Amino acid sequence: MAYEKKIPVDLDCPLRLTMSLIESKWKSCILDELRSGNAMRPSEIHKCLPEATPRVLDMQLKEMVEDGLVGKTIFPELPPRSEYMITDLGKSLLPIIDMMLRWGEEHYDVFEKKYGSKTP
Amino acid sequence: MAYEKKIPVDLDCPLRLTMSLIESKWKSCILDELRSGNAMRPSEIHKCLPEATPRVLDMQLKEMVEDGLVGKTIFPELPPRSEYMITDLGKSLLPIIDMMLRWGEEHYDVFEKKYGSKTP
DNA sequence: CATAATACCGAATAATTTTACGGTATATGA
DNA sequence: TCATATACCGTAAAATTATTCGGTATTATG
Repeated sequence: MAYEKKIPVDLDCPLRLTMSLIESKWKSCILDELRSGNAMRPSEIHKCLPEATPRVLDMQLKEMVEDGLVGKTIFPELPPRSEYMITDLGKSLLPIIDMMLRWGEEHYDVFEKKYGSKTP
Repeated sequence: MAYEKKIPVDLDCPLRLTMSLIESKWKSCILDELRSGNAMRPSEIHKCLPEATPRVLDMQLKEMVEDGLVGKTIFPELPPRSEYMITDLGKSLLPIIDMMLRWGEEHYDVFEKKYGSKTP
């Protein structure tokens, strides 16, 4: 089986545990997209995060399902249909996501001045 | 110059911006160690985070200084001495670090059951 | 019959991050 | 003289993550 993380999460330290669940490139954004509680199909999620390839969304959603942050429903239809929905455990991370979102908004200009070049 | 990040921070989305400042392996832990506001020498930080190599702490501290999360003082002494201290900008991230720490403590057992094998 | 539609998976490659190991500098003290 | 201490840097290798591209399945539609 290809593509398995060696260490699924980091149990050594509570801070690293939380970080390890959300630190890969798109997981925090996926949680943010699913925050409403409505189920979303993979193609919808991709429309909301067009910079992420479908492949990477697929892989990260799979891990989030495994970690219990997101639930998945597969409909036995053709063409195939599936839906992802945030779980209660995933919802419990939303206050953290919210804070990071607000922090980023509040301090955006500092980093735009330092590193930015007007959305290159 | 070796070891420079291609994109220092992610300015495309406020959530990714915040994440990009703290997501690498030890940055959140470093902020947590510096939270008291006391200056710490690199060797002290390493004692607190013994699993991180001095090299990686050095590299991540350098980025955090560049990002303005941490300040650095170099004393012109031999053998060399330097100190790192959290800045106001870095302090403003501490509520987020706190929340992640608490979340990790509260949900540790779920993941310990799922992935753990009694601290291997 | 050929084609689109959808979710997903595999494998190769690229990009990035982390590690391991060694080396610099120089005052101090044995 | 020679080892010690300290912060830091360079390089090569390993490990991890992300990308790219192609392929599977099956029904409905043209």
